[in-house]
Order: sequence, then structure tokens, then C-alpha cells
Amino acid sequence: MPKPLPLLTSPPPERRDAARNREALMEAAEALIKQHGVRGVTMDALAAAAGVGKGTVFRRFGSREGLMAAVLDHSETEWQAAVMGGPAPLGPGAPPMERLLAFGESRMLLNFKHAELIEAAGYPGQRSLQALSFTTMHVRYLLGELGVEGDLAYLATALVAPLELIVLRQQADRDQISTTRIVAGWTDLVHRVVRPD
Amino acid sequence: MPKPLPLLTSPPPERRDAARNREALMEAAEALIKQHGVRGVTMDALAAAAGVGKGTVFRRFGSREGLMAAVLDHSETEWQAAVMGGPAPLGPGAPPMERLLAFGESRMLLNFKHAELIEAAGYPGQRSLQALSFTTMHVRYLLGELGVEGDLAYLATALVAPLELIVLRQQADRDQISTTRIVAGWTDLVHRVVRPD
DNA sequence: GATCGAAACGGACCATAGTCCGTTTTCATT
DNA sequence: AATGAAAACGGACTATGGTCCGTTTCGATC
Repeated sequence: MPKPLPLLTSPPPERRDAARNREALMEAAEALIKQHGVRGVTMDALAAAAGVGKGTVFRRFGSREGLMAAVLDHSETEWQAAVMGGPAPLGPGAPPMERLLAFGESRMLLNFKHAELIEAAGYPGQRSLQALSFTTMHVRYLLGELGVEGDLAYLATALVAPLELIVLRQQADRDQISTTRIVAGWTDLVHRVVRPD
Repeated sequence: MPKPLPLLTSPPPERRDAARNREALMEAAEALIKQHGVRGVTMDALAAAAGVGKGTVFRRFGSREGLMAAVLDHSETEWQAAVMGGPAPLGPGAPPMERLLAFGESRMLLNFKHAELIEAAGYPGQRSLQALSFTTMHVRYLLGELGVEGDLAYLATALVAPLELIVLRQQADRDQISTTRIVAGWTDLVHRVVRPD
């Protein structure tokens, strides 16, 4: 008798023990980070706190960076919800340009807020594509609403790039640019990109 | 008798043994990287290859990331020379817009070429400000030549940001954007930023 | 060229990320 | 409920980044 035919490469369901441990690990990780800071959390301590073996931690997250990336993704969920369905101007309801500018400022602040975590998550080989995609997808959508012409996928990444922590750090630390000036600069950039010929 | 008065906090000169070891370390590092790849180089192996103690390696570079940053800086010197004094259009002689576009493409290719090293150098807390500054300084200068008005320091960082490896990766790997399309996109971006109202 | 304080050295030592593999749990099948 | 294979588990083990501190080298001064 043939099985129910996994026609599409269906994602194999998660075993109950696996799910339980994953939840325990995420919870423990967030608690430990809140308590000791990102730096102060070791993988051994995490395993102990979650009541699992170390091997389990690494099978789940692959590496320390992977773990931090998972925590980061999880903590950005709330923000994503605010962007998708929260109050205007960040959420829907405001005109696209207002939303876009609110988005930029909000994203900048969020990246500063999560700085430790972002650095600990390392280069985004690990970081979930899901979360990384979200911001550019949203910007692309808003550019469309604004009637911008051209390679919107590229322009979206180009507008999001200056909001990445790595760039913000450069501006704030090296060039001594204040956050309000960063916001003003990004606003100007957006207008230059958006305005018709 | 008072000393020659170090009026300004003059950088203390480097002792001879220190200089010798630094040179040996850089040379050994480059050789080992060429031979085993960035990943395959351990700090112990480097110390051994350079014929110094491990402590010396860490006093010099602070960390593995610091070492990789130093190697990266060193390898970018050649490129910087090409930008400052090499043949047009990358070097001086061509009109500013041509130089700027040549710069963007060249920088993109360089970042791809040095990808391994850039990742190993980690977040640029370590990476020399010198090298990081160079690109934005140059772009800022070219924007000035082009008669662009506004916050040139900010605009320069904003134009350089999409050329960072972290962003290029996102475009190439996730969004499946080809390198030629990246170049075209950046060219378009530059024109939008530069063109007068 | 003898003296001395400061700077650099080196390698044993420690902390922690990541691996490995024998054991246990889960769950689909009977 | 019993069975068995696949998946997950756990913790001892390894590799390597990073620290520490007693020893050595340097070079300025006399």
C-alpha cells in the first residue's frame, strides 16, 4: 500500500518532544538574555536552564549565531505586526509616503534597540530569510503605491540598506551624525528616490 | 631636566621587535589564508607559522576578527590606490559621474571578492576606521564635484550602503538579482539622488 | 657600556562553541 | 498493545579563541 504520497516536499511535522524542547529553549534564552545580557549567555547555561542536553541546543539552532537569530526573529514579530496592522502612520491608513517615513524611523530605532542581538546573530547566513525579507517587501509595496517606476526590488533594498545596523553604527559612531539627522537624511533620500522626473 | 615635551599626545613609536613580529605575522597570515582559506587558519597555527607566541598575536590584533580586519585593510590598499591615482574612469581624469559609477561597480566586485575575509572580520567594531571611511569620503567628494546639494555626508553613506556585502548577499542570494542588474540598479539610484529638482 | 623602567614576549592555562555516538523517545503500522 | 525504524536526546569530548603573568628585550639615560 503506498503512503499518502508526499506530492510536494511537505515539511515533515515536528515531533512532540522536539516542539516541547524548542519552546523551552526559546523561553529560557529570552529569560537568560534579559537577566545576563546577550554576552552573558553561554550555550551550556542555556541548555541547563532549559533542562535539555547541549546537543539538543545545537541540533535546533545550529550555532550560537543561529540561536540569536531565532531570538531576534521572534522579538521582531511584534514590530512586524505593528507595521502590517497597527495604528497609522506606521500601520495601514496613512498615505504611502507618510507610512514609508514612519517605517524608516521605526526601523532605525528598532535596529538600535536590538543592536546587541543583531551583532550576536552575525552575518545573516543564519538569520531567517523570513524576517530579512519582510522589510524590503514592505518598502517595495509602498514604492508601488507611490507610483515609483523602475526596478522596485532593487530600490527597496537600496532604501533599506542605510537602515541596517552596520551602517547606522558607522554614521553614529564615526561620522558623529545624530539620530535626528539620520532620520532627516533618510527622509531626503526617500524623496530623491521617489520624486518623478 | 624635562623631556622634549610631548605636547600633543604623540603616538609612541613602535619597538623594533614589535615591528618585526607584526610584519612576520601579516606575511604568515596572508600565506596561510592563501593556502588553507580564511576558515582554515587558526590563531595557534598563525603564531607557530610566524614563529611567535600566541600572546603576541593577540596583543597585536586583539582578536581573530581584528586580525582578519588587518589583513583586509592591507589587501584593500591596492584598490584604494587605484581609486586615488589609477587610470580613469575609476581614477582621476574622468567626469565625476563616470567616476562614481565606475566606483560603484568596482566596489561591488571587490566586496564579492573579499567576501570570506569581510565575514571573518565581523562587525566593524574592530575594522579600521581608516578603510571604512575611505569609500564614503570618496563618494562624498564626488557628490560635491557633481554639485549635489544637501547633507552630503549622509547621502554618501546611503549610496555606499547598498554596496556592502551584507546587502549584496541579500540581493544576490535571496532576491536572485544578477550582478548586472545590481549595477544597473545602483546606477539608477545614483541618478535619482544626484539629479537636480 | 652599565642601569633601569617600560614595553613586548611566549606558552601554559581557561572558557566556551561545536561534535559524536550510544541511548531514549516518538509514532506509524499491525 | 506490541513492534520497529526513524528522529531526537544528552553529555562526555574536542578544538580553538582568548587570558595571564613571569621572563625577555629594547632603548633611553647616565
